[in-house]
Amino acid sequence: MHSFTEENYLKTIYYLASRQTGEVSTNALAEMTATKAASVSDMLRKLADKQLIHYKKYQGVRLTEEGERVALQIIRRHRLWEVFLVEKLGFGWDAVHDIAEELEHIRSEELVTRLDTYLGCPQFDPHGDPIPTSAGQMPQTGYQKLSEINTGQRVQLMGVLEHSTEFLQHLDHLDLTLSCSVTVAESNAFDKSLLVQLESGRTVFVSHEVAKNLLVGESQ
Amino acid sequence: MHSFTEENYLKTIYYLASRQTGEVSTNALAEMTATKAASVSDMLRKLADKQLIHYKKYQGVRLTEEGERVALQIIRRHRLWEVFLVEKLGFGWDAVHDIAEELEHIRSEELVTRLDTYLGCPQFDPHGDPIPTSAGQMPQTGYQKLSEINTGQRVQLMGVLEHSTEFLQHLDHLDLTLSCSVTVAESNAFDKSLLVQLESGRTVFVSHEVAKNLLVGESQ
DNA sequence: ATAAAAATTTAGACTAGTCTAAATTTTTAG
DNA sequence: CTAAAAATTTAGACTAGTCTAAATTTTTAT
Repeated sequence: MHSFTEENYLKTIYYLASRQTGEVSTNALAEMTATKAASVSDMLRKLADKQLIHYKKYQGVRLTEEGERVALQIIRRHRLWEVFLVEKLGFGWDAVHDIAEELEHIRSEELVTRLDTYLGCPQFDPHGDPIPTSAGQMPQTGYQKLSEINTGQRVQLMGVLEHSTEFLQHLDHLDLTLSCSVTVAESNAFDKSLLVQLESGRTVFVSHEVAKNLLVGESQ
Repeated sequence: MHSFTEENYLKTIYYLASRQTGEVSTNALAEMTATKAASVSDMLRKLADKQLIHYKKYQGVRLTEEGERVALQIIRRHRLWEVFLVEKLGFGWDAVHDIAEELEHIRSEELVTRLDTYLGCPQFDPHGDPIPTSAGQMPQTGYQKLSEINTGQRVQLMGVLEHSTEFLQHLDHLDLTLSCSVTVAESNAFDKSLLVQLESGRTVFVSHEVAKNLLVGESQ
């Protein structure tokens, strides 16, 4: 088996690789894992020895097939536990990340299988992130960022790209909940901020920073 | 907070102290935690520095009030998770110990509170062990060992003192399930084995080794 | 094209928790 | 009561993961 720490590195490499092209850099990993570049270098050598990553010194890293398999397993566990925490225990979607971060490392295949069944084999977690299949596939979603939607278009809020408590509470505050329909009423050319209309008719102001982190799909 | 390892030592000290009088020995701890006496000595010094145990060299240990508080918290979590695994996920009572051993270290007060509520504030875990209260009290049960029951007496199976998969599967095999009523039909003076009658009328042979590990209460 | 800046790796050290082997203390048996 | 046995602690070493500081490689800007 892999250590808690190794699992976290693999998960983080997967995450960073998914939002860019090419190899993941040592510095990016250091920042995400809140460690120093020197520590990351050490760990990359270890992961490469175990054939979990492709690594050439100074050239960044990329997961091997096995590394990706492990990463997706951890992400699957994380997202299933988040569903449990929100759906069954009644936690808010802004309060589950850190707890799931611990639960994802519990070592039991059987536990994951039973949890999945118990939750009704959910496809998405409480933040709209797709849950990797037990076979190790990451379901693809064709969502766009709200920041890329034209004025006048009506879309449905399907996910978020930022999972911090602060961001999610801000969305709660704006009444922007997952699967709600919104229409882009106005777009401000200067700061790219948006005015969006909710189903209730109420309009809310959405900064570009926020809009960049909202994923939307075709309405209904 | 306390480390995973510290929590395990405190839990183990509590466990050993509860089945004996006086201080817990270094060797006993080494055996229970599957480490060596030298490692235990090191850790005891650390726990004593943190005021979690009373420790005089060569004289064994005893939990401080704070140490007992922490131990009971871990035991509470362990037992609540066991209820979850059996009641909600459908695990057998013989398969949950090791998983709960990991889940008990998840750090979130809120999680424990919500889990407890979700499970209906259970008083006992799937093995009949009482669940410590959120206030840190271990409920007392007046159970006796089946090995101490007189011939002819009818009692109800309330708990087990041994939690290994093998032992629990043996009980399943004998049809001895928690809360079933049994009557001690015969007691063998030579090896202290018992013949007990189940509600179905069927009688099963129970060795002294097994009877010592079964807790029973007044019938019905 | 090359020097400065930025990124990365190496070297050496630290902590938590473990180990073996040796030293010390306590217990026990005669 | 004392010598041997048993239990415990100390000493010194190891691993995983981290750190700082220094060295090296790559990138960038002129």
